[in-house]
Order: sequence, then C-alpha cells, then structure tokens
Amino acid sequence: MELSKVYEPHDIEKKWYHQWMESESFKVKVNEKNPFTIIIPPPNVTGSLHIGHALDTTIQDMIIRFRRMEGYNTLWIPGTDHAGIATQNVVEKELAREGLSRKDLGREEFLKRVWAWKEQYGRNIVYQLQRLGVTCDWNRERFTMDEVCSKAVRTAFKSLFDKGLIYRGKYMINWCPRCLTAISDLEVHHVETEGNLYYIQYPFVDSEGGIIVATTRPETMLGDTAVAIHPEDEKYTAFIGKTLFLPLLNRKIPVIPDEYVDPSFGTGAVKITPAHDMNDFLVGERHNLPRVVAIGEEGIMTDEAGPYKGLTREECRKKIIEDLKSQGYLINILPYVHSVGRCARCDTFVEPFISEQWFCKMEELAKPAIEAVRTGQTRFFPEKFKDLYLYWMENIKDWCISRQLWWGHRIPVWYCRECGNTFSSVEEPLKCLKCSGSKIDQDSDVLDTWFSSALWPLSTMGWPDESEDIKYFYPTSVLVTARDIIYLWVARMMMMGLEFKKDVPFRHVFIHATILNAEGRRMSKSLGTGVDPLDLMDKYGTDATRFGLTFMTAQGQDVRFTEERLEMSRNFANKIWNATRFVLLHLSDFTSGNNILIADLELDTPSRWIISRYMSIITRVTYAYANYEFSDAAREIYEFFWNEFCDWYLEISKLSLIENNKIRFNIQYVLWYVLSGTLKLLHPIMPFITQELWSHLPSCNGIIMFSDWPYSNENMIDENIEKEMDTFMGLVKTIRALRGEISLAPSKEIQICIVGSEQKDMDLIEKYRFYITKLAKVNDLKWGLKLENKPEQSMSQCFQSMVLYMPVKDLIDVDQEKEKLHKEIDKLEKDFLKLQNKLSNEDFLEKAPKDIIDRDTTRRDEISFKINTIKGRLKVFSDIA
RNA sequence: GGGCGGAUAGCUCAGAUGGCAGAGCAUCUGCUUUACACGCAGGAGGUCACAGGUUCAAGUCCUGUUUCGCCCA
Repeated sequence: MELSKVYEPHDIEKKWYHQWMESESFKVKVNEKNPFTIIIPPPNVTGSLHIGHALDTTIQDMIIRFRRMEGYNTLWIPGTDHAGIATQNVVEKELAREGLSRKDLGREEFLKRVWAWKEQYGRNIVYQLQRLGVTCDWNRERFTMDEVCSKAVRTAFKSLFDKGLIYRGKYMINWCPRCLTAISDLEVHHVETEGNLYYIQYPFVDSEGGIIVATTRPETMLGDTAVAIHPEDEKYTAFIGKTLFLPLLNRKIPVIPDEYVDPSFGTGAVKITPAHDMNDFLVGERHNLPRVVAIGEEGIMTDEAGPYKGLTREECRKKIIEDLKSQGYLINILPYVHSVGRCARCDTFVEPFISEQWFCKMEELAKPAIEAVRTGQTRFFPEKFKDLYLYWMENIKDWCISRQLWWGHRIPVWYCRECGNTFSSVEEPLKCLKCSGSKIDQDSDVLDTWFSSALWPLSTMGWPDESEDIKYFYPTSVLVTARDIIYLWVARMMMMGLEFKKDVPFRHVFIHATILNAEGRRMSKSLGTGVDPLDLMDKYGTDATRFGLTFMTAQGQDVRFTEERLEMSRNFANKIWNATRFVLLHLSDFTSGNNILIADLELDTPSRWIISRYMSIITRVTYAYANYEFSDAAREIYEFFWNEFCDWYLEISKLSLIENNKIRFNIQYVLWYVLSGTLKLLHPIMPFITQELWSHLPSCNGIIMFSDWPYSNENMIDENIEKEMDTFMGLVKTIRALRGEISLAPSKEIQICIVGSEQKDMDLIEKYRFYITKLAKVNDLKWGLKLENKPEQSMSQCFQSMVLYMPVKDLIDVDQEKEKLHKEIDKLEKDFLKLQNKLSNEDFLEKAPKDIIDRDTTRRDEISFKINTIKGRLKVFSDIA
C-alpha cells in the first residue's frame, strides 16, 4: 500500500484503536510473568477531559506500553469516580430546569435520576480517555459506586468504627452554604482577597468609652459573645472583667484575657464569635462562652441576628456597616488583604459551622504510612514530594468524613430507637444488634467521596475478597498523579492500604507537572483559561498531542502550555512518516532481516556510525522511561531520529543504495534495523503512527506493542567512528557554509581545496572523499599538508586545524570578504586572550585537572593557527587590491 | 506568617557530579536537491534577574535582594 505524502492521523488512530479493542489486546490475566500494575486516578464521572488528564493518562500509558514491551504482565485498571457533590449538583441543576428540587422527588427517586444520568453521560470521560489511545484493561473498568466498591467501603467503615477510629461529634467544620454540606479542610481553598478591616467601637456598659475591635467580617458581630485582649497587653489589662454592649443588638458581653490575641494586630482587641470562627471556637471553649449561631446553614441570618434575620451574609454586612456608621460605632475602615476560604467545588465562601459530623481518627492510621515512606517501601518521584507528604502526615488532623448529600456511599451506621444503640454493619441489618428491636434507622448522610477513593487500589482488585488478582497484582507498581492530591488521595490510599492489606498500595508515586496557561496560572475550566485536549487531538493528532505534552514536561517542573510544541510534534510525526516512506521505497527487494545479527555484518563506516549512535540511544531512552524522565526520552529520540538518522544517514544511504547487491543489502538492513527499532523506542509516546508504520515494514508483523523492547549491544558503540564522523560532518558543514556565503545554487558544483596540518586529517579526507564530494556538491576536491597549492582568489574558512578554500574568482566581493575576516579575527583574538590568560595562570596550571589543561591548550593553539591563517588571507586580499 | 519552585535568545523551555551557553517556535538569506515546504541548507540573536562570597574556574555551589508562581496556616 502506498503511503500518503503527509501523515493524516485521524483515520489511522481510529482504525488501530478499534483493532486493539476488538482483539482484546489489553486484557490481562494472572500468569507466571512478573506483574506491573497501575490503577488509574479515577476521573469524575461528571468530568470532561482536560489537559491535566491528558498528561496524566499519557504518562500512564507510556509506562504500561514500555513495561509491556519489556516483558512484564502489565495491568492498567481504569474507572471513574462518583464525585458526590459534583454529580449531585449536575442532576440538581437538571431538576431545577424542570422546576423541581431533590426534596420534591425524595431520596429514592432522586437517586434513580442520578443513576439514570450516570448511565447516559457517565462514560463520556471514558470515551475521551480512549481517544488518547490508552491500553487499560477495559474488562476491569470500575465505578466507585459499583457493588464491589460499596462492599469495600462498608467493610472498611465497619472495621474502623469497631476499632473506635471512627467517631461522631459536634465540632466546628467547614460548611458550604451552597452545597449544604460539610467539607473537609482539604476541600477549602484559601484565596487572597482584597477586603477591609472594620474598626468598631464596643461601649462599656457601666462607664464612658469602650473598646475598639477590628474585624474583616462585621456581620459576624451578631454572634459575638466576648471581646478578647492579650493578658499582658497593658493598654487593656485594666478592662478585664468589664462588660461591653454589643452595638446594634445591645447584648452584654465580657472582656476576657486570652493568649491567642495578637496585640499588634488591629487595635489589639478581638471580638469573639465562637460559633463562626475556628479560633474563636477554641477561645470560647477555654472561657466557657455561649455559642450564638447568627448565620444559618444556607448562609441566611438566623433569629439570633434580630433585625437582620433573613438577610444573606452579603446583604447583612452591607446593612450592618450602614447602621454602625449612622449610629456612630464605626470608627474606621482600612483596606486589608486577607485569605478567604472558598468551596473547592463551587467557589462559594465557606462558613465555619458547628454541627454533628462523623470523623475518622488519623494519627494512628498515619503512623505506618509515615514509616512506609521513610523506609522507602513507597518512593516518591521526584523525591522532594516525600517531604511534602511527610509534613502533612506528621501534622495530620482528624478527617470529617460525613457529607449532607444523597449521592454517595450512605454511612453504614444504624441507630436503634428502642435501646439507643449505634452500630455499624456491612450487610443491611434487619434489627438492632444489641436489643434485636426492629425500629432501626440508618444514618442519613453519605461518606466523603475520597473515602471510597482511598480504597481504590483495594476495591478495584476485589477486596475484601481474597481474590487471585489481589494476590498477584497488589501492591501496584506506580501511581501517577498530580501533586495537588497528594494529601487528598495519595496519603489516604497509603493509610487504607496499610490498614487493610498490611502493605503499601504502590511502590512508586510519580508526581507529574501541572500544566499552566500562557500566563503561568493554573488552567481552569470555570475561568475559561483551559485548553481542550480534544481540540488539540483534532488539530494535531493524538500522537503529536502526546508527544508534545511529554516533551514539555520535564520532571518536577511545571510548564506553561504552548501550542508551538504540538506543531513541532506534528512536524516530527510527519518526518517519521516520510522517512519511513523513503525507506520503504528502497526496501521493495528486501526480505527478512530477522535471522541476521547486526554484529555479523561487514558494514561501511556511516552504517557503523549510525548503529553506534542507535545503541547508545537505546540505553539512554530505556533509562529515561524507567526513571520517569519522559521528556528526556522524547528529546533523545527526536534528536537522534531527525538530526542523525534523517539528516545524515538517510542522505548517505542514498549514495550507496545504487551500489551492488551486497552493499545495497547491508544498507537496507541497517535502514530497516534502526528504523524499526526507533519506532519501538517511540511507541510508548506515539502509539498510533508507530503501529501504522510498523505494519508496513517487512519482517515486522503483528502488533508493535507486543514486540520486544530493543536491546542495546554496547559492543557496537564505537567512539572512534563517532569522532571521525563528527569531523567528516564538520567538513561538509563548513563547505556548505562557504557556499551559503555567496548564495551558490545547491545544484552548482564547486572546487574545494583543504590544507591541513595533520596527516590523520588528510587520511580521513581520503577515506570520506566520496561522501564529502556528494554531500557538499564538490566536483574537484584537493587536499594536502603543504600550503603551496592553496588557491589565491578564494573564499576560505577554518575548521579544526584545517583551512578550506573555495576558489570562486569572479564571485568574491573582496571588501565584504575582508570585513568578514576582520570580524572573525576580532572574535578569535578575544578568545585567544581569554585562554592565554587562563593558561598563564599558575594556579590554573597547578590545580586544574590535566585533561582540562590539555584541552584548553589545544584550543588556544587552534585559535592561534586560525588567526595566523586569516591574517595570511587578508594579506592576499590586500595584495590583490 | 511558614515552606517549596521558577527567573537562561523575541517567545516556550533544556542545561547530573562546577570546565567552550543549547533546542523548538519566531526572524533573516538561499533552495520545488526524486521521503518530507509539517521540508532542506545556511545565518543572526545571550551582562544566564540583581549584589556579594567560595573556587584556578560559577548559568551550575553558598549568602542576601528583587520578582513571579504554588502549597500550608
């Protein structure tokens, strides 16, 4: 079949993915080989593919394809996350369009709606992932609300509950007044916000004057139950124990001393609102202050707010400021930047709120998870993330795991109305486990989505059942994810894995780059600053998108996304396509190379050179893949393929392919060998184009992902040949540069004379004469050690210790040439001086290593030689003029 | 407030263990050279953020400053 002139990715991608799926290429069974396992970070079922997923998924697929070719039994388990808040939001919005609320439907009906939604749209993200070419075992796809996962959640919950690690209590938690649920500390994002610091006078009850407090949230004053000052703050110590009027409400509140107060902040006096601020809550506990709840769960002011009842938080703030102003209590307003908590899901201002919630005790669970990372049972790549993980784990706080939602794993706790017993159960109980009464009610809340995510490595393998899978595939080999969920997810999986399986869930954790937009900010869908990877794949093809992302993201470093990289990658794909097209054109009479060993062939120098280069590239690329240095792998392949294989070897091969049978066969073999091997090296990054081209190459039957990873025969790395070729290529480049200076047509052949100072250079020219003349279009090449035969009126250029002359009598612009030579001398003289100073420095000669001194000496001598040569050239020109 | 990371060509970024500053894109010149104009050949473009220090030698190591991000509180 003929290949098109330009690589057209779309049909090829579709064709191969379809074929891979049809043949169940990714289906994995327990066998005698070594396992290599990855579980996918499950994307939200409501989600759509963003650039972060694209990178995360590409990396996992690269690792899996690489390890598969290396010979591991590779399993990659895909799936999606039920995403409690997000999914409930989506369905509630849908209901709202019909004028309904979830309460109108009732819990059971509402959940039916959510499931229906999930059935209809829940696999969108999966199809989008597949577009990337991923080789997950789709037979094992899981959803965190699957029965297996539910069982894992209930089993884990009950176990922790029975051990006393899960408890219920009334504490201050983060409350989202829009989602109407508690959220964990980690789901609150703190955003620097420009606000004001309001100075408010609280008058004394029994005397003149009062105390001025400063606050960023004046509306919370309606819940104030004290004013606190630092116990050693002399400004205020006299007032301790006095009573103040709370303006607007005229509630009487005491002045109390507490170490928490920072005397240097604001006025040094702080209003205390125990029901609406975490720190004030603690002050309130110490001083036994009442908790006045002034803001309700929907963010609406309560009865306690008196005249402000029914207002939203924002309206209330406005009104309070007006009233304080008009009544003379507002002393000052200063602009003030402070950080405000927002809901990670919906961006609403989070309200600290006291309510009864379920918590998971973390300290005890964290201990083995800390130990496992300290001792290296689980390793982070890049290693710096280990510290981040450890810091958080060592300062861990209890985790609020209940959510006031309907969509999710319902908390497996029942309350007996008869005996008051509270118990947990894996199976739905029919009666109280203590008194056998039948009047039992299940807790109405659901668990934090991350609770089921924490069990993902276990539940995807069938835990709590002791399956063959879990014995073989657990622990997984590597977890690939972004750094923003190290706490949210990675840490929790570590704890759960160690608690329930007594082993870490993964050996390695690879934290990849965060992709930023052109301004260096995180991409955000809500802000519209994102790039849609599906558009990118449409425009550049999947392989180019994958290659571009891989190329961009050096380990441990965030990247600003630029489409240029994808353009470059698309061009690279096209280059590979056309190089293969060229090779195929010349392989029509080439039969199998599989039963021939490369080491047994008698190869010409350029072939030995490309094989030498290829062998070292194999080593480097293999190392890069194995060590999560993917951009290095991409770069190595790109540079080798384009700058060495295409630019030089293909061009040289054109000259020899017309030769006799044996030479022709050897060249064909090397072309086939290096090209097919490089396609394999590239396959993990660019699966489609490599597969397509593989299918066209002779002796490359079947599916490339099941071919063996290239083996580097390091005996074939030949440094002498590489050095020789460097000199040869340098000579060709120098001649081409000379031609370029006078804009000679590429087809015009010229005369070149090379004068050298070393016999080995002359031998090299002799050896490469044929290639030099062909690649630089030279019809008359002379060379020698003597300066006698150098042409007079010519262009010249130094290379190493050689001078190249190009006699082009009529075409020389003498003035221009002289100017060029002068400029060159200036530059060389600067370099010479620098080196000369260095080499006359005794300290340098005494302390620097010998090879550095030798190298610099050679360089100085070379420069000196060049300067003299150019001076001689200038003299010639002056004589002419 | 604490911690982490960045600042290198016009732009986006590479530059183990200190030893000749690199790539892609953009730009300039010349090319329909039979795989590729998504290309080929050649060129121009740098006070490596700033100030000190260590060293024979610093983009690279140390200290401080400026500045931009991120995380935690």
